[in-house]
Amino acid sequence: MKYNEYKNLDYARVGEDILKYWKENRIFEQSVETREGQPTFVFYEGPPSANGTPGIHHVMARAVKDIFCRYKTLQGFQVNRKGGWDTHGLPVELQVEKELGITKEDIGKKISVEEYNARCRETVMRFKSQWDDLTEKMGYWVDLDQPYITFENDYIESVWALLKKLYDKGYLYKGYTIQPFSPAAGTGLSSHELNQPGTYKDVKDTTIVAQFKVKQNEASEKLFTAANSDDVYFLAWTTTPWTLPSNSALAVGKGIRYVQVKTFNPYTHLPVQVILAKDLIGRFFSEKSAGLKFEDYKPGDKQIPFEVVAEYVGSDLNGIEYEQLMPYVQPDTPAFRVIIGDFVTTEDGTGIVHIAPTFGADDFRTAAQQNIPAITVVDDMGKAVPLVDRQGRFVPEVTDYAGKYVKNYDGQDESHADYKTVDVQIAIKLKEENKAFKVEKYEHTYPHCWRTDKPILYYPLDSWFIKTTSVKHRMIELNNTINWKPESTGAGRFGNWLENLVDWNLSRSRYWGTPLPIWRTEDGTEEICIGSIEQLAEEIDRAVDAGLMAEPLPASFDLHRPFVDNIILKSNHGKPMYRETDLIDVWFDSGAMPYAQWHYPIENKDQFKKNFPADFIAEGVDQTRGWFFTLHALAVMLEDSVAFKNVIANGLVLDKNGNKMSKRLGNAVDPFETIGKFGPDATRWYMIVNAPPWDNLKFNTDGVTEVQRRFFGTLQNTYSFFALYANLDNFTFAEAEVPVERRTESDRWIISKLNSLVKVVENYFDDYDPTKAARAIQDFVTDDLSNWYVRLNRKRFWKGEYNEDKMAAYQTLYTCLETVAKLASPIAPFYMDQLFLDLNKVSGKSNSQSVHLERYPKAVENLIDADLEERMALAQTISSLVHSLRKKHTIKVRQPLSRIMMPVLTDKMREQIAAVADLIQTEVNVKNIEFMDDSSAVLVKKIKPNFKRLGQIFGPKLKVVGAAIQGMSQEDIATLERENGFAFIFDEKEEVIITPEDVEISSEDIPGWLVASEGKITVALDTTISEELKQEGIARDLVNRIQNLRKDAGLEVQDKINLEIESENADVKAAVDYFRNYICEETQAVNFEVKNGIENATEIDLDGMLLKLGLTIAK
RNA sequence: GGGCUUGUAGCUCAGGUGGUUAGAGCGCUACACUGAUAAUGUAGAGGUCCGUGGUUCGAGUCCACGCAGGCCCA
Repeated sequence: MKYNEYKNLDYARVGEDILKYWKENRIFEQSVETREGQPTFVFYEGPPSANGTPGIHHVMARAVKDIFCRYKTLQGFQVNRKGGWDTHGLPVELQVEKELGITKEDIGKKISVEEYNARCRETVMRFKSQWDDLTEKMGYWVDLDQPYITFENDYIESVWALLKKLYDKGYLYKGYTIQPFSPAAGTGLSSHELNQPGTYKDVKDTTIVAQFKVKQNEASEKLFTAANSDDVYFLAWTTTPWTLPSNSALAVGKGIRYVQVKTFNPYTHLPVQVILAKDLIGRFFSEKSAGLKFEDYKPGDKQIPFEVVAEYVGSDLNGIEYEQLMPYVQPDTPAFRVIIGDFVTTEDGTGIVHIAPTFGADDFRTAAQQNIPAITVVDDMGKAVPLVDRQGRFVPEVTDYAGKYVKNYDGQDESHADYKTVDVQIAIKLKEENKAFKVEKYEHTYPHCWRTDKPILYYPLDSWFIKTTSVKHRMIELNNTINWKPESTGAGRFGNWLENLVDWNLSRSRYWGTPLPIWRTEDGTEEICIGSIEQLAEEIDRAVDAGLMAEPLPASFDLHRPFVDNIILKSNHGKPMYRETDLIDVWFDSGAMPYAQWHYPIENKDQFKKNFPADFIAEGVDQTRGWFFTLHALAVMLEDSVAFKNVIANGLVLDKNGNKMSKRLGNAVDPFETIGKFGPDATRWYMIVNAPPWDNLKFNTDGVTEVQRRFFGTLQNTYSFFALYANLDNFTFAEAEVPVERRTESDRWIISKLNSLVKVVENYFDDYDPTKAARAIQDFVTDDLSNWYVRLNRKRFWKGEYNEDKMAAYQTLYTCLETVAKLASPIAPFYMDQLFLDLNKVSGKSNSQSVHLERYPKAVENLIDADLEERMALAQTISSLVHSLRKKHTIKVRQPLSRIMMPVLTDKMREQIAAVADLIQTEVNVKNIEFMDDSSAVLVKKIKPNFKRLGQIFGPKLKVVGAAIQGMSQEDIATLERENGFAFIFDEKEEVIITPEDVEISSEDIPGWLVASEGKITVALDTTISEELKQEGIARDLVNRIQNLRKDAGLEVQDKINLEIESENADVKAAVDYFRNYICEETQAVNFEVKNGIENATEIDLDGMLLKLGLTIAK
C-alpha cells in the first residue's frame, strides 16, 4: 500500500471528493452517534430565512459555528445540531407583495388572506435547496433532515404554550406604543411605508419656545438664590404646539451646560429669569443687547437687556419640578419635573426638550423609564386615551380647543385671512399668559401619509407587550455570567441595551406570522390566552355548545390567519370572544427555538432538558438586539436561566475595499463561485486566520489565494515530500515507535514544538478564539515544520539505508502531519480529512473512518522541552546571522568555512549553543564553533540602561542617569561587572550607584573580525579559505552540477549513475581526487572516472574553472 | 443624535500590566540557493502608529476632545 501522491492538487476537488466520502459513509451522523452517552455540548442554530439566496457572509458565520461543534466533537462531546428555518416576517410579505404587484391595502380585497399566506408559505422556502447546497459544500455540519420550521403547526403551538406561560405569570399586557399614524386614513403606518419616496415634505409650522415656571422648593432652591425675587422658567422649544397640553416632563442632557439668564419677556415685558443651554444663548439674545442696563428698559423696547446670573450642568437640574403649562387634564401620579434624556442636543431649540409621552417615541420611552405618567383621559369604554382622538381632534376635556383638528385634516382653506391653525391659537394664548418666550414660523421636513398626503401624527396605538422590565435586574445579572466574544458586545452593546430596557412590544399588524393566541370580549373585560391546540379544541367545543361556532376544530387545521380569526370563543359570562388580530414579533419565533424546536412543552420534556441552555451560539453582531436578546429574555422569564453560556458575535463581511456588500452594487461575492474556485478549506481558513470573527472582514480573494499557497501549499508540499520517500522506503509505520530519547535533537525539537502547539491550540479553541488557533497552526506548519525541520532533515529521508535514524525521521514527520490534520480539522474539514485518510490508509494506525471521528490530541508535557526550543531558536538566529555575513562578503554557502566564533556571557548559553552546534554547522557550512568569554579579553561590550527598572528608581532623573550609562567606557563596564556596582557623581555632589541589574550588557564587537549581532547574540565569522576548504567547495559545486545534470536527464531519485570527468585545472583535479567518495555518495555514482575525451560530455564552468562531465545511467 | 466598535508599511494583520531602534506575511527590488523547485534563503526600500491636547523622566500603549469608516438604535 502506497501513500497517495498528487500532481497539482485541486482543492475544490478535494472538497467534492471528501463530501462524497462523508455522505457515503455517514461520517456526520457517525460523529454524533459514536458520542452517544458522552457529555453533550449544546449548540443552537440561529435559523436563517430561505427567501433570499445565501451570501459569502453566511459562509463566515457558519464556519464559526461549525468549528466549535467539530472541535467539541473531537474532544468527545456529543454535539447535536438541529437545523432550522425562520419563515415568518415582513421581508417575506414584502417580497410577495412585490411579486404580486399589490400593497398591504389590497390584502383581503384583491387577494384573500388565505391566498396571500399560501403565497408567503411557498415563497419563504424558495431558496432552500440553494441553502442546503451551500451548507454541504462549505462543510457546515448541521442536521438538515429534521429542521425546525417556524411556520409549522407544532412550532406555533409551542410558541403559544410559551406565550400562555408568560400570560399566566402576568408578563403579558395590552398597552400602547407610539407609532406613525395617519388620522386621515385612520391607520398606522409601518416604518417602511414611511420610507416611501415623497413622504417627507417641507412644511412651515408655528413653533413655540414655551416658558415652564419652576416650582420653588428644596430641589430648586439654588435657582432662586440666583434669582432674587424674579420668577424662574425653563425654556423648551416645540414644532408641535398642539402637544403642549399633553406635556408632563422636560428633558435635559446630562452633560450639557445650562445658564440662567435674567431678562424680560418680549411679549408681556415682565421681568423673568430663563434657563436654557449655554451654547444657544446667541439664538435668543443679541450681542447688541449685551451691555444694556436693566433700569433703562422700557416695555416695548426692541433691545432687551439680559444677564447670565448662574450656570449649571444638566444633572444639576434633574428632578426639579415645574408648574403644568396648560392644565386641562391632570395625571394620576406625580409629573412635571426635569428628567435626563439621552437624545437631548444643543443643535436647535433651547437644549431642553418638552416631553409629551403620548405623542413621541423618545418621549414615551424616556417617560416610561423615569416613571413620568402620560396625560390621558378616559373614553366611553373606560380606556385611557390621549388628548387627541383618532381623527386628529382635541377631546372635549381640552376645553379651549375641543373638537379642533390639530392639523388641517378637514380640508380648510389655509389661504383664508381668518384661518388659524390650532398651533397659532395656542401660541396666542401662551403669549397672553406670559408662557411664551418666542413664537415663530419654522420650515422643516415632516412625514406625510403616502395615501392621503396629509401629515402623520406620532400616536399611541394599541399593542401587546411582554413586561421584560420586570425581570430587567435578573436579565442583567444572568448576562454577566455569559462569556461574550468579544466581551464589549456583552458588556457594552447588550449590557447598555438591558440597562435601558423597555417592555417588549410584541404586536405586529401583519398577516404572515404567528397569531397572538388571545381572545377577548368586545368590551375587553374578559379574555383568554390559548396555550395548545387541545385547549383550543375544548374552547371551541364550548363555543359550539353556545351556538357561537358551527363546528368543532377539525383534525387538520392551520394555525395561521385567516383561519384562527374565524374562531369565536365563549367567555365565562357567555359573551363571544374574538381573537386580538395582532401577529407576534417574529423575533419571538426565533427566541423560542430552544423550546419550540422540540415541540416543548407540549412534548419531549427530556429532549429539552438535555439541550438547555446552549453551551454555544454564534451569529452576527446585528443580532444583539434580535436573536441574542429574545433568547435571553425568554430564558430568563421562562426558566430563570441564561439561554446560552458562550456566544460569538461575529462582524460583517465587507468587500475588499471595506464597503458593505450588496447585490444592487454588484460587489457581493458569490459563495458558490468562491468555493468552486478555491475550495471550501482555503475559503474557511482565510476567513478565520485573517481577522478575529468579531472584527469586520474585508473579503479579498487575493487573500484566499495567499492562504492556499502559503498554508495549504506548504502543508501539501510537506506531505508530498513525506509520501515520496516513504513510498520508496516502504515506510508504513509498521515498526514500533523509536523512543524519543533515541531520536535526533531536531526530531525532539519538532516533537516538543508539536506538543506545545497542541496545548496552545486547545487553549485558543477553549477560549473561542479560532483565529489565534489557526495562526498558531499555520506558523507551526510553515515556519517550524516545513522551513526548518524538513529543510534541515531532507537528507535523512533520501540518503542511506532504512535504519533506525531514518525510521525516526519518518515517524516524527508522520506524527506531525497526522497531528496537524487533527488540530486543523475543525477549520479545514475537507482537506485535513484527506490528509488524515491518506496517512492512515497506509499506516492503519487508527480505526477511524475520518479525522472527525478521532479524538483531539493530548499534549504530552514531558515531551515539551523549553530549553530545547530555546536552543533551536538560538540555532536559527545564529544561522541567520551567518547567512547574513556570508551574503555581505559574497561567500556562497557551498563554500565551507573553518569556524565561527561566538562570545558567550553565561555557561548556560554556551551549553545551549554547543548542543545545536552540529545543526548550525550543517546549515551554514562551517567546520567549527568556538566560544569566547571574558577571559579572552577582546570582547567589546555594549551597555544599555534597563529603563523600566531605572525609571522606577530615578523617575525624572532618568534622563541624566540614562545618558551617563550610555556614555560608560569599556573600563567603566568592566568595573561595574567586577564590583557589582558603579557610582556616578552628578553636580560634584550627588552620588548615584547602579548595579548590573540596572543595565543590559551585551558583547557586540570583536576587533578584527566580521561580526553580526541580534539582541544578545553575536557571531564572528572566520573567512579564511584554506586550500583544503577551497577543494571541498569545488567538490560541493561539482555535486551540485552533477545533480542538475541528473535532473536534466530525467533520472529518478533512486537511479545510479556512471560519471566521467575531464579538466585541466589543478584545483579541480585535486578536489576530485580528494573528495571522490564524497561526490560518488552524494550523486549515487557507482563509477567515477577521470579521463580525456568523454563522449557526449557537458561543459561546465565553475567560477572560471572549466571542466567536462559525462553522465550515464548505471544498469 | 446615542451606544458599541475599528483606525499601525502599498495590502492583510501582530504589538500582556507605558520603557527609548514599532514587527510579521504578502507585494516590490537585488542577490543567492537548487533532489520539497509553481518551493526556499539573505538583504533592501517602504511608517506623521487617524488628528489635537493632556498625564509622565518616557505614550502606538493611559486620559480628554475631535476626524473617518462600520454596526445597532433613534
